[in-house]
Amino acid sequence: MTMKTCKQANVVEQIAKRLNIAISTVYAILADRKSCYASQGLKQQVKKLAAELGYRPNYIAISLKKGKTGTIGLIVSDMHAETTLARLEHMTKLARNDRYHVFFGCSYNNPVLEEELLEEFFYRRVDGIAIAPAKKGVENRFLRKLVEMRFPVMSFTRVGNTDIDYVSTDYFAGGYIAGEHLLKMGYERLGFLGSEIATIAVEERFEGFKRALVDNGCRIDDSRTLFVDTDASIAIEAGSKRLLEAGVDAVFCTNDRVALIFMRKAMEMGKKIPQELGIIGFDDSDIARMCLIPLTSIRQKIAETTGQLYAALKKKIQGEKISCKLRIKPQLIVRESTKRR
Amino acid sequence: MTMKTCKQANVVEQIAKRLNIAISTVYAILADRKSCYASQGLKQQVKKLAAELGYRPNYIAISLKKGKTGTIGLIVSDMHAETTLARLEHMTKLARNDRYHVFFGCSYNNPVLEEELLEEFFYRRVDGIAIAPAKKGVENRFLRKLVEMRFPVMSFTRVGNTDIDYVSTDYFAGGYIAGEHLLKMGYERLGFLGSEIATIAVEERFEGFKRALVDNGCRIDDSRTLFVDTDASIAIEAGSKRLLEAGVDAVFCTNDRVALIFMRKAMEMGKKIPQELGIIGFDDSDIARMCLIPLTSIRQKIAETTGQLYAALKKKIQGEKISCKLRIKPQLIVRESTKRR
DNA sequence: CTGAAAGCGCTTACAG
DNA sequence: CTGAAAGCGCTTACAG
Repeated sequence: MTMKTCKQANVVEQIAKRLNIAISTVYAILADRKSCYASQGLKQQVKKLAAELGYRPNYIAISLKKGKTGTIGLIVSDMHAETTLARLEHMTKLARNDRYHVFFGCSYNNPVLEEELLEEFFYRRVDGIAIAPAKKGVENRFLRKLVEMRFPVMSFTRVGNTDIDYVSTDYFAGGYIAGEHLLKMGYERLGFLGSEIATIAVEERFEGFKRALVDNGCRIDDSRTLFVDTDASIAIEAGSKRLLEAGVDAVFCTNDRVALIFMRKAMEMGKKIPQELGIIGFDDSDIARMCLIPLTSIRQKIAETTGQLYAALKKKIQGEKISCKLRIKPQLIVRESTKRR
Repeated sequence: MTMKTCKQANVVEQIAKRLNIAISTVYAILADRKSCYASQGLKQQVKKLAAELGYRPNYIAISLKKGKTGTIGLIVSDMHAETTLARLEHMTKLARNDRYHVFFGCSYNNPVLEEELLEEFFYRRVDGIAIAPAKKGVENRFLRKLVEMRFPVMSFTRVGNTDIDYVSTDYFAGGYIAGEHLLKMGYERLGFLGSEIATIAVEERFEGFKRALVDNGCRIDDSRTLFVDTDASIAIEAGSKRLLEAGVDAVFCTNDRVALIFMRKAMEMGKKIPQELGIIGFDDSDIARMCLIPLTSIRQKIAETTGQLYAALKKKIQGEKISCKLRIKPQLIVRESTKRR
């Protein structure tokens, strides 16, 4: 095949002219249309020429005609979240299997940016959107609009006051599992250290955690509950100190990074882990395995959630009128940091 | 604005009809064309109606007409490479600033998949492609073709026998810096532990490392050089053992993950780090800071490389006939694992 | 100063 | 059984 320039305009026209047939006949042959009754010879000639000229249908023209772009928008809320890379990877793979491609965007937990991205993707005519919503609080009106107009959208978490479909990790269950585990290990003065308070996923972890305590006849002391409103390590360190001074003997941290900062601070203050202090994280990231004292953590089943989410999104794109609210339980990974017994 | 369905067809036609003017006039007004001399009143009416009907130009139609899609394809070679997330993040941000959006794909170092992705992106009419090439060895014919036809492509590393433009980390310099540092710290029996041999980026690290030794009157013993042909930790562990048995007192590992596996093995075998054994990694990833003994590493300047790469790609897209082969020196980050002195 | 027309590259009925 | 025509939603010359 010869392609001299970036333009490959009129290839079909050229073929039609050379073979002295109509353009639409060329298209019919190239598309292997059943209702095309051209002779085998002609068909072969057309196909040969097309191959020689390096013909490929113009995807944009097809998109315009069909009203489908074969494109999915993926919006994440945080580049450095443990889940981001995995979700991106699985979405890309699954989509590509069905000849979709994915546009990528990150809202950085900024609702304004999130709304802009949503609009941009929508007006670029993506066929569907998968979104990990930004912090709650500010309502995303455009997201709601998309849901109302039944545009194919799926979320990785539920969204407060919107009837959006989702396939989410069951964060409540995650928190519950964490609380239960710490109690089983014999810890008594349990604490909670959270960042990114405004996130539903974090809120649910906390609720599940509290429930586990209540179900086991304990309750969490307010002085042992701390939500840091930022991701800055300094703030998390300061929070860690306050929790330790409040006399916790075990802490559930919203994610592994927070857990590690807490662990460092605790060791600095002379705490023995796991004997005097238990620590459990969330996400089961690389650092959980690699850090000073291997960290007990809660692992989200990203492959499964993303797979289910994609499946539902695909159905919606294909016009099925489904509704899908799914929660998938995460998994406890026990390591050194909580092995008191 | 009211948008009842996903379709918003004929909005312009509706406006034209209601106001009893020509469709092209509506377009002219909506596009604020200078050569449009409609009355202010009419202009306002049109714009008001458009806003009410929630009109947005169809990006696909514009793409088809203009022959530009406002789209960039990003192909990475390894989802778990330390560079991937950062490159994606910077590309997405930079592109969005210029109203581009990015399609994402990963070749998993598979040349066949890489070629497919390249073709898919090309035939989806992306305006340009940024690629982190897969392992060398198999030549990517389509990539070469793109380069030859002057399609806008930029690579994150140079590519063996192709005249492709790139903005790359200077891996040779990285290797050199690593070797020099270990020597300065007083280590003498230096070794090299590599994975992903077939990659240019790894090869260059090794060459730079060797050069540093030669320049300082040493040389590397073959028994202390090991290329593991896989990413499997078992293989890397086995390799680590062999290197240690060969009597190395310092090792340069191709990346931090390899370095950590090596570190674990060394500690298991009773080596004192950094007194008896120095370890230096590459990438300066999170785990380098968080691990048992903080790891000395070489940090790539991803923001800078991606920025320069994007700038060049943009120029190409805009039709400038530039050529751009750039290498950016990485940076030594000294931590505990090499502090012998 | 406006608006009818051609065209971007396809697909899909629909005449002949 | 083929091919001319209309149309997807825009833009860009070019008549009037």
